[in-house]
Formats: sequence, C-alpha cells, structure tokens
Amino acid sequence: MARKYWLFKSEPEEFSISDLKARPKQTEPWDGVRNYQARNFMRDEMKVGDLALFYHSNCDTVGVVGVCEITREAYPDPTSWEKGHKHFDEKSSPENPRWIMVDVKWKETFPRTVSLQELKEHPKLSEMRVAQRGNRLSITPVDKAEFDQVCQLARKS
DNA sequence: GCCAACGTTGGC
DNA sequence: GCCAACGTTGGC
Repeated sequence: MARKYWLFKSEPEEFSISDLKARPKQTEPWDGVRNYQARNFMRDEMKVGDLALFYHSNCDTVGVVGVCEITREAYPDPTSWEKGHKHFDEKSSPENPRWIMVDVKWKETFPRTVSLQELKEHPKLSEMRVAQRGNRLSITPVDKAEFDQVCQLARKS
C-alpha cells in the first residue's frame, strides 16, 4: 500500500515544529483533535510511514514550515477524559474513547516557510484544502504531487 | 480585534 | 430531520 500524504495544522504558540524537534526522540502524540472528519482520517487512513506537511496557523507567517512522519497509528487520546483539560470531553472515557491521536516524528524544518499566499497563487497548489476559503480542518489529505511541489519550493533558495 | 465560514447543539 | 443559535477557527 502506497504511503499517504497529509497536512497537519498547529498554532506555533501552542505547538510548533521547533517544539516537535526538541521533544525526546523528536516525537509527540498529536492530541487534541476534536473534529470527526479529522479524527476519521487518522483512524481510517493514516499508517506508519505516512508523511505530513507541518503547517503553522494563527501566527505572523502562516504556511508550511516542514515535514513530519507518522510513527504510531491511531490510539485513544487520554486528554479527552482528563477533567479540566483544555480538550476534555465528558462523552469520552477510557472504556469508550471518543477521540484518538497518532504519534508524529520530526523529519525536516524547511529553510523557509511556504506561505499560505504562495499556496493560493501556485497553479499546482491552489486546490489544496488548506488554501480553500473558509477551510478549518486541522488534518487534511494532500496529493503526492502537491507534497513534492511544496518541498521543492521550500528547498530552492 | 474583526468577522466570515464552519461545525455542533438542541428545540421543535 | 430541520434549522436557528451559538461557539470556534483562523486569515487578515
């Protein structure tokens, strides 16, 4: 089965690609996803070895900043039943977890950010979900061609 | 800080 | 099952 490609959004003030790189083993559980579409992508389609663009939202320079890899497939997100946690959901429990997460490992931080504006203006990238008006999904599938194109743009000086 | 777009909730 | 109200996301 061919590897799949994704885009993961994160607010850098919450969790940035530098934070991921600084983690033990440069790996972190991607917790806090509370959207069914995003959850289902993780649960049904994400496999170890898949690659993802790391996207910074809600910040000065919005755009793709690097690449990470899925290193563990979907398993329950314990923050969902942790009372008082920012992402607590009373309908989730250890016996019946409603929300899940995957582990991601840092792969690369680009020498520059490929900005959202650049994605929107690029003929091969403007169809990406993240470039669509009003898009709010924090995890979206990306075509291999799009993934490769973003990496190429980011690495050229 | 504004506000458009979206997802969820809940009354009916 | 509809849909208005509400809360959140996220670019600007």
